[in-house]
This record gives sequence, structure tokens and C-alpha cells, in this order.
Amino acid sequence: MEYKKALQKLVEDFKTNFLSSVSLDLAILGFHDGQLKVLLLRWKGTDEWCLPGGRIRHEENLEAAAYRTLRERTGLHEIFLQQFHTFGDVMRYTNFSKQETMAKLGLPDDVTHEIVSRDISVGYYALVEFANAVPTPDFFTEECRWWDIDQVPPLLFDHNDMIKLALKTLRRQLSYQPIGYNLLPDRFTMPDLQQLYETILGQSLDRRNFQKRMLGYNILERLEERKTGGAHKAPYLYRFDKEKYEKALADEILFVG
Amino acid sequence: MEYKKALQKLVEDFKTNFLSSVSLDLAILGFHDGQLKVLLLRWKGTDEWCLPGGRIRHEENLEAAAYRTLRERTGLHEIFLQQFHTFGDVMRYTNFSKQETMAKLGLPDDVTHEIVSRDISVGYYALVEFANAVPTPDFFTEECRWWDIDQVPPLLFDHNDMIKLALKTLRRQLSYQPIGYNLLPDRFTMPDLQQLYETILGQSLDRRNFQKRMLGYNILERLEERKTGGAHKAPYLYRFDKEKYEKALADEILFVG
DNA sequence: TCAAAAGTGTTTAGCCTACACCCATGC
DNA sequence: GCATGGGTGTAGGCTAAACACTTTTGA
Repeated sequence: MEYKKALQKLVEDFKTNFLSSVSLDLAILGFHDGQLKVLLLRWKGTDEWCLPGGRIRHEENLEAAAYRTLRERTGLHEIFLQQFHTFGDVMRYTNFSKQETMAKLGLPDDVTHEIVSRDISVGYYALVEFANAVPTPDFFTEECRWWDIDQVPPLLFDHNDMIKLALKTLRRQLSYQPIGYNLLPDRFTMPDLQQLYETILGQSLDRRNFQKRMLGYNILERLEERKTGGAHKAPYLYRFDKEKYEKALADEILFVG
Repeated sequence: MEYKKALQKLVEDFKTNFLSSVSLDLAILGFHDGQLKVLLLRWKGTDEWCLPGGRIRHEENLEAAAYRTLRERTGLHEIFLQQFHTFGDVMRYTNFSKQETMAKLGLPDDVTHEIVSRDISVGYYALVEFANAVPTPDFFTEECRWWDIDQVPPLLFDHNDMIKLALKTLRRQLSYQPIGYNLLPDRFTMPDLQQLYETILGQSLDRRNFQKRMLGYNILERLEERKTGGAHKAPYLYRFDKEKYEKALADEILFVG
């Protein structure tokens, strides 16, 4: 009863304060233990998972709404966020039909069509530092956690497709832009960075060539200190030179409007 | 009076049959006389120009709406159409303020806010064969014609930015995908194709290297026939091998959902 | 002392760039 | 015949890929 009332209120809030027909979905990617992870939400009272999504307030910029949603789900801000595609098929259901999807959500009949209605959804991907994120479910969900990118289950709606396309875009981006600033801790080793690249690209790279290339970008600063405590030879620590990193990004990145 | 009635009716139509808060805009690019052209519309009773735009019907896929709009403005179908960015700032006005824009449009006060309201707009660019298009204005405009891409005047809304970003995306796309199928006539010469590339990239290219590269893609079929009637040595005619061309596209192109 | 990981330079191959001469056509 | 544009191949440079040995550290 409590829940149903809150739900009604939320739907009202949606109708009055947010743009209708448009939403956004986030593929929040993190990196940990040599694995690329994606943040998923589990729908209340079900075993169904989906990407975090959000809506846009009437007087809010699209990009701001994406940042806000990211903040709400992870507590993080000032994060790399990139629009990659806008999804607009009437029936954005790949794993289950609309019928099935509606049934799975277990919503009261009178609000189902408000929640599972026809939306244009703008897809963003974010690269975040795994350790700093505090996964937080939203109203419709009761669990929010990281999944290994290659163990993602069949998701609600067309969210598996979204992840696939986000990855594809990310991989392409890797070829003309530096990456890693928000995916790695402040100080990291060259092997850390290489592992990140290998994980995203899904292939192994030559250590020497990788190092040459990365140093060639001139965005890394080698610290005096080395990483100790490892079982083997102590690797150097590096840090991104924020200014040069931002400049390298700006030289190529599409402006966001 | 007639006009105002029709306008009211249109606004009603918008409200009932189309998604609110979302629209789409097209940068329709054509190629003629060694010039890249873009199709612009002139707003009724003004000297103000803008990109062709459209709205999405409730039961219509986003991509289908883009194709429909393209067809309505040019009579063309089966054309290359590529989503490049979704624009979502609250105030998408770069050349003039919202105040100024509203004044320029010369609409009755009671519908102005319906037409010039806050929208998320999905941007597409299309590559069309100049000669085949039949530019056709829509309800709000009285002229539809090609403009040289580097002589585009200050446009309404953020449409100059849209053109800029469409071109940037197109240029990048050129580096990993073939282009030209819809921009050139069925049969064309290597210099034709080169001129197209040079125009899009805004720089001249080496003839021999260009030819080598294009033939290397293995998507062109050289015909027996040569182009006659020119003032000089008759160049070979080529045709795109549709199948191989599509395959080359598919190998890289983002799927559209 | 052994195993595992990290640091480092050189050689090679492939691709992209630069470049020049001959030929066909219309005027 | 001459001016204009089109057809064609090769040499050099740069970037990217391949590749092996030495050093450090903990167990």
C-alpha cells in the first residue's frame, strides 16, 4: 500500500516535472581485477536486471540530466561521460516482448503503461573508478551492483544492445583519444594501464610497444616512487597530467550540446 | 485567417499524433559543381533559414521518422542517413536569443511556445545525389533550396552548430568507411570521386594515391565505357559494387536501433 | 635460487607520401 | 599543335609491429 502510493506520486512527479517521451540510459563502466564491469540494477521483487536510466527535467540540459543520474547511482561527479547513440525504436525489446516485460516488472496495471511506454532514449557511457563508486538503487530497483561485462545476463528492454554499442564506441574512441583517467586510481602502473586497454579491446598487446605509445602521447607523468608490496620487481607509478590529458581530449572530442 | 486556422490545426495534430519534447533535424548534404551543399528552409514571411526538421509519430520508429522527413523534403528514399548527435540544451540558440528567435518567426503569441518550446533534437545527416532531390518546403517555410556549405548564413536555433558537427562526424567517418554511393550519380569517374572527397575534407589529395586507396577498398567496378564529351582525355567510368559497398559499411557502421 | 613480473632498444615490414612522364582529346 | 586533364609506378620515410635479455623481488 505504501509502495503503491509512492509509485503514484512518482508517476505524477514524472508527468509534471520531466519531459515526456524522452529518457536516458547509462552504461556505467568500471575496471577492477582485470575485468571490465558494468553497473546494473535489479528490479524490485524480481530477478530482472537493467541499466540505470533517468529522465530530463523541463529546465535541465540533457547532459546535466545524464550527470545527475550518474551522480544519483554512484555518488560520483566530474566523470567522463559520453553520448553514444539515441535509441528510438517503438518496440525496444530484444530479450523479451513488451508483454513479457510488463509482466516481469510486476507493476500495478494502472501505471504500467506510464513506466513502460514508448520512449526515445539517449544512451551515454561513463568511465568511473570502480573503488570510488557507491552503487545505489533507485525507486524501482532494490539492488545495484557491478557485473563482469562478459557475464551480463539477458536484460530488460534493449539494454544488452546498448551495452554492446557503448563498448563498440568506446573501442573506437580508444584509437584516437586517451582513456583511463576516470577508470584508474590516481596513481597507477604501466601494466595497470595496459591491462585496462587489453580488457577494453579484448586482446593482448606488446608491453614495449604499448609503453612507447603511451609515453608518446605525452600525458603521463612518471613518479619517483614505485609500487611496492607486489611479489615481483617494483613497477614505476604514473599519474595522468590532467592538463595535457584534457588537452588531448579536447583536440578530438566532439563538443556536447 | 486561413493560415492561422491551419496553424492551430497543425499544433493540435502535433499534440495528439506526435511525441512531445522530441524532434529531429536533418543536415541533408548534396554535391554539385565541386561544392558541398546543404538543404535549408526559409521561414514563411522572413529571411530566416534553418535545417529541415521533423517530429516522431507515436507508433513510428525514430529512424523511420528521419527517413520520412527526408522523403518529405527531397522526394528521395533509400538514402544514406546517419545519426550523429542528440542535442538537448534547454536554450539551443546560438545566433539569436530565444526572444529574438520567437520574434523572427512571426507566429501568433498563443502558439509560439508550442512551436519554439524546449525539445530534445536528434540530429541526422543524409548524403543525397544533388540532381535527384526535389527540395520541398514544409508548412512553416516557403522556400527550400541548396546552399553552398561555406556560405550558410546565421541560422535559427543551434542549426549552425548542427551542421558543423555533422561535417565533423562525416569527415571522421570518411577515414574508416567508404562514402559516395548516394552522393554521386550511378556511374562516375575517379576524378569525380576524388573531388567529392576533397570537398568534404576541404583539402586537395594526390591523384595517384587516391586512386590506389579507392581501388584498394575493392568496392569499385571499372566499366568498359569511358566518359566522352569532356574537353580532354576520356576518363574511365566506375560504378560502386553495391554488395561489396554495403559489406564494407556493415563491417564498421554502428547499427541503428 | 628460482619463478614471475618489469624495465629497456633495435630491427623489420607495411603503409602512406611524394613525385614525373606519357597519352588522349577538343579547340 | 597546344593546353588541359587523365592514366600509371616507384622510391623513401615514418609509423607500427616483432622480438630477447637483464633486473628485481618474494617465496
